[in-house]
Amino acid sequence: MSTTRDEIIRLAEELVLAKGFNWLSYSDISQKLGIKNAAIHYHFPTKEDLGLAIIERDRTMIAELMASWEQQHTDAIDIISELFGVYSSILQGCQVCLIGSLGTDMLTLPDAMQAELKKLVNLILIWLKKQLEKGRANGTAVFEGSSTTHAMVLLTNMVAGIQIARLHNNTKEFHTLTTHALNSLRPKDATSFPSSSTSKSIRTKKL
Amino acid sequence: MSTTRDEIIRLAEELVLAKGFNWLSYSDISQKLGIKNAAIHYHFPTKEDLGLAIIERDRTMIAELMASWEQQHTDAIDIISELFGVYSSILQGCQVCLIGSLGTDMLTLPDAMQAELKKLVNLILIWLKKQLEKGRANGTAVFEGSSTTHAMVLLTNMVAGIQIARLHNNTKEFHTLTTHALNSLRPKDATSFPSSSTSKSIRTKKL
DNA sequence: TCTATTTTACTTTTTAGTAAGTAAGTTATT
DNA sequence: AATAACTTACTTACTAAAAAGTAAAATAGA
Repeated sequence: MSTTRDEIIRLAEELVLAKGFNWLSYSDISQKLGIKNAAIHYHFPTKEDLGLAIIERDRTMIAELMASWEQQHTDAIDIISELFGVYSSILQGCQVCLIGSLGTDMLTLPDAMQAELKKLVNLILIWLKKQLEKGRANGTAVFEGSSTTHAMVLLTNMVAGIQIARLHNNTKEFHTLTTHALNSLRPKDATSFPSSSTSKSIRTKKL
Repeated sequence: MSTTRDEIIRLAEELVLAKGFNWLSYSDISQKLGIKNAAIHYHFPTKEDLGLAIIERDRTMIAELMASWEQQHTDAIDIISELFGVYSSILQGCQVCLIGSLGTDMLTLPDAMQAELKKLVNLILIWLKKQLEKGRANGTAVFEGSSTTHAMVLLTNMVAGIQIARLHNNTKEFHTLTTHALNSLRPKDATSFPSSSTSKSIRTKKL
């Protein structure tokens, strides 16, 4: 139906990822979209409404991607690598992820937005945990400690990795970090459990 | 000398860590300090001046702490653990670290602030790298890959770990994460490879 | 026509920043 | 020692711009 509504959310998210929710203004959006300020208020009476829509959109999109990745891959590293790829392309656009962006401003956000953000974080954490456990079960991932903790490790690598790499204006830094994270998950011996897919050798680009 | 100036920086940093630089306002500070808005402008003509003072203060304090830790410890894990402790106490105050806070808003910051922030990040990264290398040399730390990459791993654990743990209002989550990070650095008892993944030596309860 | 969508024109609040003034203290000159 | 000149550390009282939000009128599509 209303393409304006979708355009508003899309652009608003873009701006939030680039500059943060508190910097985002209705004027920013309306100018770039060639509409009036009040048109945004028609679709999203308050900024909170807009914020909620952004998080929900993000969650929906990520959930869809995750589901499709699970169908395409059996190797845990391949699956997790897809998520890293999403983060990598966000970084290409000189943005950070929604979790990092809103996480910083958390205390200034309305309760409903905080709750939505938690849901997004948990979606990713639980999904990562699941992939790690599946990988451990089918021999495509090796790690020490609990899957919950390791999921946190991977998430923090992404969330802060993207922030620091953007600061350094160095996408390679992020790539090195995620490659390292994946490599430490990789089963070391060639004599490990036979899996459906032959895992690639350790591809250490450059350190 | 001027205690007002120091109080302004101190409180401003507190507010930045809690709510972000763009949310911070002169009124916030002046009200809480019982002074007038213009008094802050006297010490810091522009918000950029204030922002720079905050980062510089942070960098000075961290650098001093780091130097003292290096004198107190020889074990790499003990030294790095001290830095984790600083982050842990920031989390106790329901704050995030300056890197995460300003990192998110990076594109909205004046160039000089971006440059100062980079210096802060590099100070920590280089220090971590140094401790890792010393640890590897004196046998108190074991890790795969380059020290540069591993320093990034530790930093991202801290920066995003504090953000996510605050979101979950769960300091234990941060503690578990950092404990895991330290444990994976710990040299395994000389008896080479344990064949089962259920070997002891992973302590997840207390530092 | 009826309804969804958008604009015009506005309000209120808050923002960073400024100009002018002042009281108290410091320094320099005699 | 006395006083004039100057500095420090503020306050009072403002400005201009931008923020989110609103009410009502106009427009467009079914």
